[in-house]
Amino acid sequence: MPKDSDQPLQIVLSWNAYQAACPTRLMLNRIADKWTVLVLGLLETETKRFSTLQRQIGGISQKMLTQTLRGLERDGLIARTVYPEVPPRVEYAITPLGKTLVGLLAALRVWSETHIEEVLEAQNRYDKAEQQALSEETKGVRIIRF
Amino acid sequence: MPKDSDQPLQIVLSWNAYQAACPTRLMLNRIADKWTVLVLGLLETETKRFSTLQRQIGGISQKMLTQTLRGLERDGLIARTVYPEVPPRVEYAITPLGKTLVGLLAALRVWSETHIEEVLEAQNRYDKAEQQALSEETKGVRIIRF
DNA sequence: GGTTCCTACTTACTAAAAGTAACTATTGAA
DNA sequence: TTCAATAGTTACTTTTAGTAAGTAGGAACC
Repeated sequence: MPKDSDQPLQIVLSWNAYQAACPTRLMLNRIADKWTVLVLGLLETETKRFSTLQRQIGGISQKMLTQTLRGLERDGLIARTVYPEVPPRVEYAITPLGKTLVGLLAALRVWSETHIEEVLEAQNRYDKAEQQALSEETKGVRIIRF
Repeated sequence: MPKDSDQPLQIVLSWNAYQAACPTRLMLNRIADKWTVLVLGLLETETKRFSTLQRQIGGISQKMLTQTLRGLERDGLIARTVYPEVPPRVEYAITPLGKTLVGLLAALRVWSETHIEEVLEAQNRYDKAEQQALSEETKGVRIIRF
């Protein structure tokens, strides 16, 4: 049963992401994140350097990679090791906690890759219908959505 | 094998979220979203009205709920049905495509709820270490991260 | 017959986050 | 002396999220 260390006596029966103040809400925000999914996916099997990660994740900027890695480190999902060499070498490794999550995130990636065509078709249908509704409207027909 | 309907001849061997231009990247952004996780979780078993969803998701604004629902409808993950009554009634139902995703998202929610304490402890450790590093710095000790 | 209530939204505005591009530090090698 | 390499920062712009108030069409109340 979770406890709360803040001042006012507050008994938390269980964590629930549907509660606005619940810290799991913030957590969802962090783990359900595009860059997190991609970074953790790469660290699943082996430790990697900053530059390697950046090369393997198409289109991530240094700033966003740094930010994502810092967040994951803070949450205890990855570990950062600095080798004081020149040029510098920094290695990122997944932690045991991170390993409990990486499978779920990989499943999301796979879902995206396997269902993307269905989704794109749905988007086309939706956009076409919306377009038609708009052109009807310009012809003087008033469309009410509810 | 996926095909691309855009003008320049382009052969896509397979979708890959690590490619910057891949549409699965956008998809990850959509499904890996706090509100999406919570909304789809509620629609898993039964259709719900707008106001019911808003009541059950603590802290979501009308604007964000509308936005999330529109996105999910466009992607073909939920279906919107309007009953032209007064006061208006609009029902949201999960689609077969949505059902293939909802389990994965529920797993994320459960992960957050079961591992949140471990994460909070890791954050405390990280923040304490950072605080110490900062106070050392003000004492005149230069800290170099790499 | 004016006011209030109901639902499911919009719209205008502000704050926060994401993205872009250029800059930094260190030092070994050309 | 300038360049290259790594792993970042920093300043700035754009996009997105969040807040709060307004809208529409009646139905019921006073």
